[in-house]
Amino acid sequence: MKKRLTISDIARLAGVGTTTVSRVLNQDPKVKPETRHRIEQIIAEAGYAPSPSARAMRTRRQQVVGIIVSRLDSASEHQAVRAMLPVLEQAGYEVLLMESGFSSAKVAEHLDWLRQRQADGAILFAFTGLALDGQADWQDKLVVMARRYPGFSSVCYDDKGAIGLMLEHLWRQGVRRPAYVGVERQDSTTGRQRLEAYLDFCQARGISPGYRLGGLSYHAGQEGARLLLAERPDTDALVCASDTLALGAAKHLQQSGKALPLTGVGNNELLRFLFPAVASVDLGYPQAGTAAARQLLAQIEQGRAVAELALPCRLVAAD
Amino acid sequence: MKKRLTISDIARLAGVGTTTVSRVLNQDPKVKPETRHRIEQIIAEAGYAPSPSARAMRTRRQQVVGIIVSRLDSASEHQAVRAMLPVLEQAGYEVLLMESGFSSAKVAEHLDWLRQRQADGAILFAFTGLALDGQADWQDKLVVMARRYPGFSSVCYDDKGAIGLMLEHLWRQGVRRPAYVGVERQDSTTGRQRLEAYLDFCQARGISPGYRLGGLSYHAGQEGARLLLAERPDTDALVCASDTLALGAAKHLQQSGKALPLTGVGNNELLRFLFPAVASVDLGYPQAGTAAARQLLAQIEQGRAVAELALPCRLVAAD
DNA sequence: CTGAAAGCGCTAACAC
DNA sequence: GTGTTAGCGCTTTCAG
Repeated sequence: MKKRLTISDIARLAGVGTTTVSRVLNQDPKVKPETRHRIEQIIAEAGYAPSPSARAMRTRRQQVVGIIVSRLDSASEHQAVRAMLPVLEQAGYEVLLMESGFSSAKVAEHLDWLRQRQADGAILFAFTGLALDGQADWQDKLVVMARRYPGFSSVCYDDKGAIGLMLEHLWRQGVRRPAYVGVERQDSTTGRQRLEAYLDFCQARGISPGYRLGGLSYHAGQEGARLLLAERPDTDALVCASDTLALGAAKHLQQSGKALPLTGVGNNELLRFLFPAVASVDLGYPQAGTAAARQLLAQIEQGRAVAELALPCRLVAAD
Repeated sequence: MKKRLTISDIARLAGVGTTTVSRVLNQDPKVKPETRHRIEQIIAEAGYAPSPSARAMRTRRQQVVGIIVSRLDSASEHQAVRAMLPVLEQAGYEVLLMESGFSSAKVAEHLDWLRQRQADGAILFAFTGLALDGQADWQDKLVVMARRYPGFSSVCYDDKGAIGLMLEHLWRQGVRRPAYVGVERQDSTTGRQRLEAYLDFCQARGISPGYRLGGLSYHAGQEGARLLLAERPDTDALVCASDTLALGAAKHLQQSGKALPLTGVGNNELLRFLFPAVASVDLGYPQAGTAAARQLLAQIEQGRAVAELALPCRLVAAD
């Protein structure tokens, strides 16, 4: 168990001062290429790596960012996170993943913690009821996903567009009485916006709307589908606000032996396997992740201004 | 934006030396209770928090542990991780979550990275083909999940017991010709061990076995069920090595209109919703997570010896 | 019980 | 271009 090498060990080995080694480490151009090369060689051979703590202590930049997801096992957020990781790590950041469990308090707790650790920035997946009061000091170093918060950067999905896309798709297939299984309006994106898109479409086409709002669970989807079909028997397609709901609705259709076109949003893998006939919309999670990570880096490294980004969605037709 | 407080600010505020404040911070008993109380008061009021980097630099203990999961969105691993987090954080550790994607190379990369950051320990979710060569220096500070590795601590599930439990359960219900949908033998746990449990049971009861091995996917489950029922028509129950396979098998049964008792392993939420008739086994993921986290802490803080833990499983009967 | 002082490994002025 | 030096905020001997 040999002790860890330090910058002065390298300096001694290379016959230079520690400053020069430090300059090489930090890509400072003020080093003769020849010297630099030799030092890099020695660093590699010795397997030396600078101590992050010492560096952080000196520079007051921790090279740490947090990512606060609602749930670690959320398929959609996971897709976005997977896209964020490489760009953040590439830039030399350590990333701390944390889970909010849809709790504003937990978010505040995590944010406080990150502040204490002097983290350089964070990406936060928003959810219904998330409040960002008293977090004004995060304005320059936080990117919020899925919802807009005035003063903060955000990356949003095209909620209205997604439902519009589905409805157009069904319309082209001859559907004239689509019903909608959605989420309560308190939820501004999956809830209100997607519902509005449905209502707008009905209005534009002169259709009388029929919908049910509930939670965001398999059960809610099943129940919504059941009620809707009972009270509106001439419904000729079921549009769901999300793939989770669609999974529940699919179960109801199957159980009751009805065969209607069914659609979701989210491009969920399991839904595609179990019910390949269900069409879905890809909201572009990986792209959103990349965009968010880049935006965060630009803000904390180059002081770029807060920005609200929006991403396009894409239809994933049924088999 | 006032500058961060340091230990000497607190010392000055309290009219003591920095040493005393440090002692309070570190729960050193050599402080008069009265003084300690006053200092704690001041720390709380000032909202002071010691700098982790400075502390780490001085003590060479980073208070950081890594958790390497195979996939962040794996439902089972997620359950274990959720149980680990609180115990690790309680103990003052920062936890870094990373994803291996079932790649040994990626694991080595993460482990190297953690070593460089001088992380205090790690928990690693094992998978088929995982090699831990050249990681001998991790022996005292690594806990491996789901598989045993000589020289390392591990926490394992009761793979054989789980299948045994299911088979006994079915037997009691009159099943006499259960077939088995499993995973290839290269996979030592979900693959070989669970298969062995099936074969042992058949031998003990004098049943002629019938099984199919494949990958660990919905499709594999579906295909396995199809082939098995085709070649062994008198099969009166389908035992699957995992809930993922069971999901696929359930789909096949449904499509082909057959109704057989079906069982999985993993207590998967979606499976329970979509196919409530399917019985499953709870392997005790949260308990495993807690046990692993505790074992790791004991090893790195008290130098406790490497240990191989095993967890009991529990039947989750069908509705 | 408490404090003064010496660093931990690194970077950033400032000299050369 | 390169070296010297002074700390960053904390813990830890070693003296009181």
